Amino acid sequence: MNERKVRVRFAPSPTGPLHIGGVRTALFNYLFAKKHGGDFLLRIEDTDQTRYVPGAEEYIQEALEWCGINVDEGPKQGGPFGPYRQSERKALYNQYADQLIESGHAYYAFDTPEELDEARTSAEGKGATFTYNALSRGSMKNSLSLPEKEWKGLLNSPVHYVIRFKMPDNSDVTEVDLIRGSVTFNTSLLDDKVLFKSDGMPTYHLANVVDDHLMEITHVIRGEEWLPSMPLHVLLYRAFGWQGTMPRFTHLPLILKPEGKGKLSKRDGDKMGFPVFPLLWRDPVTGEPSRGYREDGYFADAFINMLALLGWNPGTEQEIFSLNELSEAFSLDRVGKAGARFDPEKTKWFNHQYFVKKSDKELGELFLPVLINKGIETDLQVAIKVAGIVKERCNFVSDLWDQSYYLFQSPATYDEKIIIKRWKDGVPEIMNEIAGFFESVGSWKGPEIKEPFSAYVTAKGWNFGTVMNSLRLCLVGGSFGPDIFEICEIIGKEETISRIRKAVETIKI
RNA sequence: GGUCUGUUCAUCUAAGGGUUAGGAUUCAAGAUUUUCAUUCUUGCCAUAGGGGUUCGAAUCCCCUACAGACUACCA
Repeated sequence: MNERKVRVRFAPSPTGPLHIGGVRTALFNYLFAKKHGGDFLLRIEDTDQTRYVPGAEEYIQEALEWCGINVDEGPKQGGPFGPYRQSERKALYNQYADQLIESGHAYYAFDTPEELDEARTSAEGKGATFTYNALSRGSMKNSLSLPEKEWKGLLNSPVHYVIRFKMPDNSDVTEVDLIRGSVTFNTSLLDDKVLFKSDGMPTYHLANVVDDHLMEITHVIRGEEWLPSMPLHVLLYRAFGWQGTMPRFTHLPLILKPEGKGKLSKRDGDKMGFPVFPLLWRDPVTGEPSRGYREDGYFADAFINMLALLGWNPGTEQEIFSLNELSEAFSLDRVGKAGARFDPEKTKWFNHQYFVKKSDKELGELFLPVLINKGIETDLQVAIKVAGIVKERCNFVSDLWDQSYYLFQSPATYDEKIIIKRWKDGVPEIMNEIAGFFESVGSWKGPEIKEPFSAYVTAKGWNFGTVMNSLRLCLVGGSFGPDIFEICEIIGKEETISRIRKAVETIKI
C-alpha cells in the first residue's frame, strides 16, 4: 500500500461558485500531491441534478487555473480513469449497489419521503430523533421487514425505492485521521444511509467510495464537515472488500468568520467588504454579482500564499512562499486542528508583499491601461516611472492611481488644513520668485533641479521647510506624495511653473 | 437533544514535559525621510476555567465552559 503512487482528488459539487474554503481544500490536495510526486485529480460530484447550477463547473475550472493549481486528470483534461463527472459514470454504480445487496450489506427500502417525514416528526414529538437503523428498520417498509414475495413485487412495480446501507448494530469503528489521530464512532448512533436514490443516481457516499477506489485514490483530504461520515465510508470499503487499498483520511479545519461565530459565508464578505470567492461570480438566476479576488486586484500568488498559511504553517518564520516553494514545504502534520478565523487585513498585507516585489516595468504595464481608461494621454515609460516611485504605498494596481493622480492632473482643490498651516504671509511672493527661478533652470532632472534650488533658497535666507511644504501644496494640492523634485521632473518644467502660478492666484486665506 | 471535533496575544500561529511562552498581521509610540508613504526601533497583548499525574505541564489525564461540524432520497 505504501508503494502506491500518491493520488488525491478535489471533488466539488457544481452547485455554485467555489468558496475560498473550497479553494484551500483544493490547494492542500494539490500541494500534498506535488510534494509526493503524485497526481491531483478533479472530479465533479454532480449526483444531485436538482442542485445543478449552470456555469459552476466552468467557474471551478477557471478558478483553479487562475490559482495555478494544475489539474492532472479531470473532466476537461481527461485521463485514464475517466469520466471525471459522476453524472457520466451513472451506469457504473448499479453493479456496486447490487453487490452490497447480495452480500447482505445493503437492502431495498420503500418508505416514501412523506412516511419518513412522519416518522421524524412523531419522534420529535416524543423528544427523540428518528434514526433509520437496526432498532427501527424492522418497523419500516423494506426488504428486511417485508415478506420476500411482497418486496420483490414492489421491486417490479412502479413504486420508487432506494437502497440503504445496513449499518451494523453497536460496534465501534476506529479510523485514523492524519491530522487528528485516531477517531472512534459507535455504529448504533449512525443511521442506514441511503446509498442509491430513487432517481437512479447514487448518493455522495456510494459514489465517492466507488470512485475513489476505481480512481486509485490514496489520500482523501477534505473539509471537516465530512468527519462524521468517515465511519460510513470506512464500513463501505470493508463491505466491498477494499480495505487493503482504502485511502488514508484527513479532515481539514474550517475557515471561520473574521468576527463573530461560525464558518465563513458569502454574507461576511458582503458585510465587511472583502471577497469570499476567487473569481467574480454572477448568479445565473438573479444576476446578482459576488466579488472575486481576481477582479478586486489581488495577485493569484498572493492569494494562494495567504490561503496556504491559513491552517498550515511551515514551522519556520518564512511567510512568503511561491506555489513551488509551498509544494516543497507542505506536510499534513503541520496543518492545525482548530478552525482558522479569516483575516482580510492580512490578505491585503500579502498582496502588498507581492506588489512591491514586482518590477517597475511589470507594474507600469498593469498601470498603463488604467491611465488610458482615465483618459490620460501618456505612455508606458511614464507609467513605469510613476509605478516605481509610488508602489511602496500601494496594495493594489488600483491604488496606483489614487497615489499618483496629481502627477497627471493639476490640483483642482487645495487642502484647507495645509493652507492654514503653510500659506503664511509672504509665501505667495516666495512662490512667485521660485516660479521665476525655475524658468532659469536648464536641465529638468530631479537631482539637477534640487541642487541649484537648494543653493537659491539658502542664498535667499528662506526657511527650507516652509518653502518645500508650500511648494508641495502648489504642486499636489496637499501634503503628500513622493520627493518634490521627482514630482517636478515627471510633470515637467512648464507644468511645474504653471501649477505654482495657478496656486498663487487661487489660494486665498 | 445526540455524536464527533476543537480551544495559546484582537487575528494567523511557534514552542511535540524544563525558554523571560517566539514570530507575523492589526493598533500605538519614537526615529528617519525637512511632506505623506516606505523603512527601522519600541510598546500593548495569550496558554478558557477547575482538578489531577509529575521535581517540573501550554504540552499527559479527568471534569466544566465555550465554539464548530454533522444529525436529508444535499454534497
